[in-house]
Order: sequence, then structure tokens, then C-alpha cells
Amino acid sequence: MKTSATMQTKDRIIEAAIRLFNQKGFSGTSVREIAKEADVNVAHISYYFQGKGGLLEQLISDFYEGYIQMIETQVHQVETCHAKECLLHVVFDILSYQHEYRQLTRFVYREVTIDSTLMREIMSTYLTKEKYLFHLIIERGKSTHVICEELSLSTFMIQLKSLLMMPYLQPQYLTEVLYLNPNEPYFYHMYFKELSRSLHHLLEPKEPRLGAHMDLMKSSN
Amino acid sequence: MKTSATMQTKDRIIEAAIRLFNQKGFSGTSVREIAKEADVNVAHISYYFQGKGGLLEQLISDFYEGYIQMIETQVHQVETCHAKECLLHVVFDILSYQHEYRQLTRFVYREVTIDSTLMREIMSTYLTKEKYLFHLIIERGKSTHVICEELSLSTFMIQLKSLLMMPYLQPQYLTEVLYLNPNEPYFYHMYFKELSRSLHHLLEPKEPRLGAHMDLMKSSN
Amino acid sequence: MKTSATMQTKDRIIEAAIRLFNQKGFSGTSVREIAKEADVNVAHISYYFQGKGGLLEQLISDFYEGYIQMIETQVHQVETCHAKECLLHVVFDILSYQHEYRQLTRFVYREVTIDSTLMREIMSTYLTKEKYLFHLIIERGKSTHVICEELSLSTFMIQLKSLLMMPYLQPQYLTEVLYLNPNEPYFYHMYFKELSRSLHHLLEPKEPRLGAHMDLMKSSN
Amino acid sequence: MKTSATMQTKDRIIEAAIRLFNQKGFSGTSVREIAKEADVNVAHISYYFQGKGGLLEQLISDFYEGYIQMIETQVHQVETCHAKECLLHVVFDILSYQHEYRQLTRFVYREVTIDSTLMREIMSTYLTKEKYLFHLIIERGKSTHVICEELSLSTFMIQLKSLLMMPYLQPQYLTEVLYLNPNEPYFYHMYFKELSRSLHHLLEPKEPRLGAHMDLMKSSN
DNA sequence: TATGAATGAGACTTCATTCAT
DNA sequence: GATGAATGAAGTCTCATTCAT
Repeated sequence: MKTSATMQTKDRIIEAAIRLFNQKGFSGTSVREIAKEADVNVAHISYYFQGKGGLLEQLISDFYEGYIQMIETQVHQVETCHAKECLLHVVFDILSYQHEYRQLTRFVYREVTIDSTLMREIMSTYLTKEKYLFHLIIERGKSTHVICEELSLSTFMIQLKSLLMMPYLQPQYLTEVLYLNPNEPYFYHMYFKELSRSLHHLLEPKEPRLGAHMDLMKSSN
Repeated sequence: MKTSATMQTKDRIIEAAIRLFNQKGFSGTSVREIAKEADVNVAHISYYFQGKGGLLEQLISDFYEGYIQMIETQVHQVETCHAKECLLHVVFDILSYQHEYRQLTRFVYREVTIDSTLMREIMSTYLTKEKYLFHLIIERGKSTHVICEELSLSTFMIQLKSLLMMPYLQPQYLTEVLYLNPNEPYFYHMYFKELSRSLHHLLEPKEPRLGAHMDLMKSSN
Repeated sequence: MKTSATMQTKDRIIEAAIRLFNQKGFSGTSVREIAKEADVNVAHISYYFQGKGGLLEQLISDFYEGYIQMIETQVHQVETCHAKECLLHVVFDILSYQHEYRQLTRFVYREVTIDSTLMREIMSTYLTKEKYLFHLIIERGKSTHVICEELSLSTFMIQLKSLLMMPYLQPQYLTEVLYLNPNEPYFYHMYFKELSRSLHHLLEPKEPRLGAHMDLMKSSN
Repeated sequence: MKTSATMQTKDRIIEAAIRLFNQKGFSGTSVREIAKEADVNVAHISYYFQGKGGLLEQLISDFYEGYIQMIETQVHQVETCHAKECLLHVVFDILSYQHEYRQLTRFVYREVTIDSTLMREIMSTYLTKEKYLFHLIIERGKSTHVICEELSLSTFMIQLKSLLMMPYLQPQYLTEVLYLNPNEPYFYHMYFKELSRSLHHLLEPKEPRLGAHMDLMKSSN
């Protein structure tokens, strides 16, 4: 068992790292800065996390560990529910989770765009599981005819994840261009509403008519 | 006028930088690596671009310069068109532009998530203009009653941009989890189709009924 | 409290820096050379002194700090003395101080001739104080009628400082042209004698007759 | 014969070099800065002066060439004169020469404090000659009994040269501490007056009585 | 003669980590 | 467990010079 002082040190490092990685990126942050921000000796970072890389790994793993666990819990809790309602519950929980760990979320979502061994492991460990969990819900929805049979899981995941990640990948865009404040609770409640509406359209059985783009396709190279 | 040899050197640096920044991020890439990849003397990077930072600036500026110019051209060309058609044309052009400069796009979209002075300038210079151009189209659509009066520009921009950026911010997710290949032309044609469908729902005047999430709101903190 | 090992490292750097700056000038010396001369890792220079510039700053500040303190001590000690005697004591102390820190003195006196922000600060911090301290002595001498009323402080300071600095600014001239050895204690005792004689003439109330140069003045442009 | 354009280029380089060497020292100035300041191509510096070192050499040689020639001219012109008057003429000419080439003088006097092969050559070539010329005058003065027999040449040279160089080695001290402006013609006329007075005392046959310092000598280590 | 791109060496600094205390 | 000095590698950038045009 770790002593309280040790926990404090580890936690202070984690908090400082999240703050700084978020601001300047992983590579853009030095261990000295982290140690200074956390008011800890530099050697502690290597000592507790086996180096800067280990710290990164732990932060990302922790994030996705909690992320997947939260979805799993929700999916199993509402196993008997109406699929669409379950879906919305999960989405709402994800938004809450992201909001609770705002800085970590933002940093992880950016770092995950880098092609590295670590990230590939994360993909196959956590994101594949996430996909599977949504697959379960969607299938349940299809079998109970509340979700359109033709809906492809990929299409769904792309739309869902792009909207879920947007506020964390482009926070400055929201604040400086759209004058929204993604850190306020109000924002993410509104955001949930919009997201729900989008998903609603996506899951709807009736296919909308669209013609314009078909011609565009042909004229392009 | 620059000699051909010079252009080759500058261009080789730019290409190498895009490739590496894309793979390892800006901070994660050293000028030595870039010089090696470009088969160019290290000193050239400072010589031509006033340092690594200048190279970053130029890449990002170039990207957004072309980006905005392309949208502007399209918007003015189809000024007399049906607003919705114009919108689809612009979206299609953006997807094409992004596809043409795949690696640069991917890198820029990631780097833009970092809060720096440069990025804030990019926001206020280019992205504010982008918003304005979409504002013009949307307003035209509203005045001709093909776009729902209640649609807020912010809502529209969030949905549009999140979908536009998604394949470039999460390419590994697409390839390794969803088994899609965002680099193939086929993909981005399909993607355009999906995007069009989403926008169609968004612009539609008729408001869908949704209730489930309202209850969720109340039970949350 | 610093450990003995640390002090050794810092001191070794300082000694090596003085030696090399003295020989080759500040800009003409590289941190690598200093590190090599001090038998220390290159990184230590930035580590302990915040870079080469910080090292320079510290050396110069240390020199003038000790310099002013020494004069102050002397001035206050002999407050009740005869002004002229006090003056000679101070001059003797300065010569001793300069001799004790020969290499540092020489380097500082050369570097001080460069127009930089640092040097301007040194001027206004230390040399203004030095002037003030001599002002005190001179005024005391004037009020007790042992120093000529008409003597201007500027004239005095110029003559005094030019003679004080000479052996350190032109050591090669002394050795290679005049065949004197300014490093020997004998030399600076002789030098003190000459200096005293010069000052004596300067402080003397009786004005010498001089005519020759008056005509020169008129014939010059 | 050099073309006018070439001369312009060479001269522009020389002027720029003097200006910059004066401000930042030799090692502190880069050839690129010089080329930029002179509005000349960088390659010209290596081309015309065989590199940065050659430029330095030329500047210093030119300075001392003119310096010695000027003294020689004066010494031979006034060969038949009264030794003291001749001395004052020479001193006045040196002050004028220094004033005319203010920036060069200042830079050369600083650089001459560095121990290098070049400087040692300068010493043995020019400064030894300077000493010899003053030796001639002093000896003439001694033989005509207008200069004290006991005056040593070294003592004289030290006092003379320290005063001659002072305004160029410590210009900031004069401006920022003593509030004098060494660039004004008025200043150096005054300075000549003071210098003359000092020399007068020095050459005087009657030895002043001084006792205080003799005791100091014994109490020092 | 004039240019400016190219070069490679070397400048200063910061990095993450280790280790003796 | 905690410290901070020490390390060597690597970072970015600037240097003076050369050379083909």
C-alpha cells in the first residue's frame, strides 16, 4: 500500500502532466516542466512512471479503462431496455465522462491521432471493444425494428465519434470562432440535444431523397 | 525568380516536413530528421524558413490560404445557384481539397488543436472567414426557404466541421477499427454521400420529435 | 546549502571562464572550451548559470560587488582621517583588489567597453556609486582645504580611472613594449607610487603655468 | 587599378565593419551582419579581405599605419623645435587622429587588449616604433634641460597612453557616469588641456614630497 | 564581377534519465 | 522515499566560407 504522501506525489504529477500535455502536447512538454508544475523532484517521474513515456501510457490507459468500463456498465444495466433509449443513455454518459475529465480527454483525443505502437495497442484494446458494445446495442435495435436495418455500424460510429470528439479536438474553434464555451455544463447539455437529434435522423428507417450530389460524383476526377 | 535547384530544396523540405509532422507531430519531429528525410543540409531549414517554427507557420498558412481561396471561389461562382446545391458543391470541394493534401490536412488539423499564438491567429484570420462564407450560403438558403429558419449557424458549423475533419483526425480509427481506407478515392465519395445525408437532415425545415433525453437532463447533476 | 562537490563544479567553471574570457574575450570563447578547461559537462554551464550570458553577468556583478564593497568599507573606516590619506588608502586598496583578481579584472575592464544593456546596468549600479564615494572624499578634502577648490570631480575620475585600469587593459603593451611585468607585486607597488605622485599634482591647489597649447587650439579646425 | 564600383564595395564593407565591430566586438559580429549593414553580398567579404580575419587585420593595420605615419611626420617636422612644444604638438595630433577615426580607434583599442598573434605583431611593429619616437623627443628634452633627467620613459608612456586611450576605452563611463560627451570637439579640446597639465607636472624637474604611501607599502603583504 | 544557394562545422541549450547522498 | 547534481545525447540555430551560375 502506498503512503498518503506518495499518493500525493503521484497524483500531483498526473495532474500537472494532464494540464501541460493538454496545453503543449506530449512532445512539447518536458519532464522538468511537469516536475516544476507539480512541485515535485524531477527524478520522481522516472521513478514512479518509468519515464515520460510511461506517464503517457498510464494517462491514456487510465482514460480508456474508465471510458470502456463506463460504457460496459451502462450497456449491461439497460440490457433489457429499449435500444434507442439505451443508446442515448450511453451517449449521455460518454459526454459526462468527457466533461468530467475535460483536460485529459482533450489531450488523449489529440494524442490518439499520432501513429505509434502505443496508439495501435489502444485501438485494438479499447476502441475495438467500444465498437463491439455499440454493435450490441445497434443489433438489438435492429432486431426490435427501432433501428433501420440498412444502417451500417461504420457510418454510425463515424458520425457518433466525430460529434463526441469535436468539442475536445477543436475547443478553440468553439470559443474563438463560434463564441461557445465548451467548459460550461450548459454547453454540453445543449450539445447532447443536438447530438440526439442527429442520431435520431441517422437511426430512422426512412431514407431521405437526395439527388444533387450524384451528378457531382460523375464530374469529379 | 528562384532557380529550379532552390525550389527543389525548399519543396523537398516541405514534403519531408509534412510527412514527418504527420507521423510524429510537430514537436516530436526534429529538424535533423526532416533534413535527412529531404536529403538536404540541416542549415537549410533555418535558412529558408527562419527555423522550425517558421516552417510550421508556412505549412499551416499555405494550407488555410488555399482552403479559404477554394471556398471563396466556389461561393462566388455559384452565387446565383440554389443555396443547398451551392453548399454541397462547397462541401465536395473541401473534401477534395482535403483529400488532395491528405497528409498536410491531417497534420494541420491535429496541430490546430494546440493553443498557441499562431493558432489563435489562424482562427481569427481563416476560420472566421470560413464561418462567414458559410453564413452567406445559409442566409441565402433561409431567404429562399430551402433552409429551416431556426437552424443556428453554430450548430451547422459544428456538425459540418466535425464530419469534415473526422477522417483526418482519426485515420487510424478508420483503418484499424472500422477497416475503412480513408486514402482511397472511393472512400471519400462514399463519405460525401453520408455527409450530404446528414446535412440534408440538418437543413430540413421539419423538426423531429424527441423526448427521451429530456428526462435524462433532469436526473443528471 | 550547496554540497562541496557542487561548489567545486561551479567554481571550476568560473575559474575556467575567467581564464578563457581573459585570453579570447567573451564572444571569442565557446561554452565547450570552458567546459573542457573546467573538466565539466557542457550542460553544467547552462544548468548553473542559465547560459553563457548568465555566466558573464555573474562574473561581472561579482567583480563590481566586491569592488564597491571594498571601497565603501575603506571610506567608512577612515571617515575621520585626513582626506588625502583616505584617498591614497582607497587607491591602494583598489590596486590590491585588481591585483588579487588580475584575470577577472582584465576581462571585466575589457568587456565593459562594449555597449550593452548589461553594461549600462553595471554603470548605473556600481560605477555611479564609485563616483559618489570619491565625491565624498574629495568634498571632505575641499572643506578642509587640502584639496584644491577648483578640482572638478570629472577631471579627477578620468585621471584616476585611466591610470587604475591601464595595466589591465594594456598588459601586453607593458610586457612586450615597455618590458614591465604587471603581474609581479613589485610592479604594482611602483605603480602605486607613480599614481600617488600624479594624484598629488592633481589635488595641489597651485595652478601650473601653461601656454603652448593655447595657440594650438586656435590653429586647429 | 580598382574600379569605382569596387572601391565603393570595399569601402562600404570597411565602414560597416568598423561600425559593427565597435558596437559588438569582433567575435560578436558576423560577416552576414556586416554584409547586410554594408548592403553587399556576403561572399564579397571573403573575396576582398580573405575572410573575416583578414578584414580585422586590415582595419588594425590601417589604423596603426596612419597613426605612426602621423607621429613620424610631426616629429620630423618639428625636429628643431623646443622638445616640450614638439611633445604637445604630437599629443594634439594623436587626439585629433583618434577623434577623426573615433569608431575605428575605439574598436582597435579594445581589440588590442586581446592576446593573439596578430596583436603581438602589431605591438612589435607599431607600438615599439611609437615608443622610439617618444624616446627621441624625451631625450632631446633631457639634453636641453627642459625635461627632468630622472623621468623614465616607461613612466611617461604609461601615463600618456592611459590618458590618450581612456576616452575610447570607456566612452560609456564618460557619458553615463560623468555626463561628458567624448564625441563633441569641445570635449577633446578640454581633454587636451587637462592632458597637457598632467604632462607638464610629469616632465617638471622638481620632485614633489609625498610620504603617506611609504607607510602603506610596509603594512601590505 | 556579382550573386546567393549550399555546406559542414560548430555554436548554445535542453532533454530525459541516472545515481550518490 | 526524496533529492538535486551529473550526464551525454540530442535539440535548434548560426557560423564563415565556397562554388556554380
